[in-house]
Amino acid sequence: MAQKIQKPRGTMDILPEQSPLWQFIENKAHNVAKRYGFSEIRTPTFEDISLFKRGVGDVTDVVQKEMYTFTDRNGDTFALRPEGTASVVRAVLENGKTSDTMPLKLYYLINCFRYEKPQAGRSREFFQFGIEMFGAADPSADFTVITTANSLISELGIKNVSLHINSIGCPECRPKYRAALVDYFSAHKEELCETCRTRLETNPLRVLDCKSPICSALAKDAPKTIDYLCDDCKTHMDDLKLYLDGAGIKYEIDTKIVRGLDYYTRTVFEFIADGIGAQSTICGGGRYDGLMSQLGGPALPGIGFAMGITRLILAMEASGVVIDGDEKPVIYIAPLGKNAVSKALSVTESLRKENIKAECDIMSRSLKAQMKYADKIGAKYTLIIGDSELETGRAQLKCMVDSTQTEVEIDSVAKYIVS
RNA sequence: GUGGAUAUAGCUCAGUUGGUUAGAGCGCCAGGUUGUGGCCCUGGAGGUCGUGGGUUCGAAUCCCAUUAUUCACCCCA
Repeated sequence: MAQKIQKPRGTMDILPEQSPLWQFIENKAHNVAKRYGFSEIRTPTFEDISLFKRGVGDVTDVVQKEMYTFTDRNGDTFALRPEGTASVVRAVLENGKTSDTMPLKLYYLINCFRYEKPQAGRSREFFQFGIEMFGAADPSADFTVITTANSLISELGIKNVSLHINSIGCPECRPKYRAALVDYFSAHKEELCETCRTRLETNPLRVLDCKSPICSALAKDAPKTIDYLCDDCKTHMDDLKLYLDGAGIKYEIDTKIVRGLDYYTRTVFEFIADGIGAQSTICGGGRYDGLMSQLGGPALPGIGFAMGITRLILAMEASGVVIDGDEKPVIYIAPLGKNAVSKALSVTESLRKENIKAECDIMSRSLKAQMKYADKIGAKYTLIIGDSELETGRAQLKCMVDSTQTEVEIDSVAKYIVS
């Protein structure tokens, strides 16, 4: 026997049993996004590698050690997309969408790739639903994006989630905050864990959400971003809170929310779910007012979020959400003998053309085996066609639910079945 | 990249202190008389016990390595 080939590590097969759940989520995502005024955009699975270096951030882990990169036959270097935002910004610029009526509201449902060690809620190929909004700098835009996420999450039946929001400031005020943070932690440098001592140099904001007991204790009394915001950033944050309060949306200010990607400014937020393991952020997003110009476009503000579909599934399972499987066949047609097969096939075909889910034997099974099969696939009716039925054109239609049989005209069987 | 746990049939798992041709349940296929499902009964297919070494007269079982799965760190959706 030939050797079996396994799927690549960190990828998954979505089997027929799981597929209805995925379709349910995807349908909801399309539905909610459109209702909130977003239109779908589809971009390539791979992009020029420099798009992510410039867009996501040259020094982020995502770009430095997690991208799937390759060089094609022409010698050009590409990367499988590790996230969605950079591609959308690129596509908006490249297609002149910056001249469209503002705001520009887009959404996407894509697969992404990161070379990571798999665990609960994290894989190498993963699936994201995300939205991006351009041109709206006002906090009411932040409100709109957050409520879009909030609606989808609740319409999926996910409970035990909480919304965490924070502001990480803008290029005006962030350096001041960063300096204050470095000052604070440097005073306690000896107590910090090893990785945090490095982070103090590279990305001090990250120390805030370190999980080691000592670091997180220190982080508690660390300077908070919201205390260092410039007037504009502070007003922005206050207005967003006002809007959320006004709509009765519950949230908590979480100064530890930092976001890992370089492009975020001002508002950042996460929806965090309980009981789904260590990777508990089911939705993460924020404002990125500098990204568009950083990628060579006009200085259009932007804001968006992304949700991990597999994490949504974990959260739905934790909330006890159950999705119906595929629809059962309405009728199974059982032919007996070669002549009957031809008739059964043509009847099945015409039923299907009438939009009725019909099945027919294609395994040359005995009648008994066919009945067992019809039962197993959950057919509501069976129609048995043998030689005598071919002659008279009439056959027994059996209801599998109550075992009743009625004689019907074969060619007009559609009239008798009630689905 | 670091650490822990796991690896026997399609699935869930047994497999005694190492001892003949490795088992069960479920699932799958076929039968239980002539044209009728669910329950029941019978039979069948399906495993080089993750892979490669080693110890031993003998390894699913003990040792080493390796790969995969999984959970956590890291990072992030």
